[in-house]
Amino acid sequence: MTMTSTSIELSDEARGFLKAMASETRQRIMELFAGGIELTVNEVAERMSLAQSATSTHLATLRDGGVLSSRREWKTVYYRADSARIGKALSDLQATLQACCPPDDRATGASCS
Amino acid sequence: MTMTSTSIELSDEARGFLKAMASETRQRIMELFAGGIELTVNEVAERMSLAQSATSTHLATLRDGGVLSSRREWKTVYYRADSARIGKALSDLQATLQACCPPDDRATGASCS
DNA sequence: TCGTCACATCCAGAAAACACAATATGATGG
DNA sequence: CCATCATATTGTGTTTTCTGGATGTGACGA
Repeated sequence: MTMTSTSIELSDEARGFLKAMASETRQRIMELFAGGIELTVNEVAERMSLAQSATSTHLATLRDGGVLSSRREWKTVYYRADSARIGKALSDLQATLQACCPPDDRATGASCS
Repeated sequence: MTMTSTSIELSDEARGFLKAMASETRQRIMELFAGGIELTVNEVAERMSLAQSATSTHLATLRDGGVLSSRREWKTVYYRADSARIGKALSDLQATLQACCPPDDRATGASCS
């Protein structure tokens, strides 16, 4: 079995995810995508009371961070949650932090650095 | 069974965690705490080549975000990873995102909003 | 070809985060 | 009481992020 050697350092996926989800505005944007629905830029802009340009930027940030994926259909672009990449980022985060910090407690001596 | 009604909104724990871990500097600080070790403010400042004041602020942010806990022993304050709260934040994140975005795929119709 | 639609990008200005030096706090030792 | 140690807080300048208006792009419809 290839160990993948769970590193102390966060994976790029995890870093991108954290950066994308750190903004409260983007967290609320993500709530709009509940249920796996697809939304266009203008729909998000309207529901968030945000300018179209700001919305486009936020959605791009979320896509770059692996939280959303986009699909273009003629004129309009549909965004939706990218559950596969979200899951990957979360499990990376979990694995790294658990490797880093004792899964159980009281200094088991299992240093990993 | 009490459903705890996994909400679409992120819990405060999850929000705090995201905010605290969004900074690349703080991500690298966390690597220093690998293995559950305890570190003082000055130790972190030295290893990170950061000013004492900046370090103190970062550690406070991490503590407020539930990522670190602190213990005062006379003059010095020892910080270390708070694995319990980290685990809580991560499982909250996971639960919310999975409730939000289909764990499997293709619009199961299981809307949750 | 011209106008429009949906989105992306560019360009300010406003707001927030970051870093350092300096100062404050709070407890200990002489 | 004074000096010191470890940390917290304040003040200031710098860099980054956020936002809206304006403009650019590509594809359609008349």
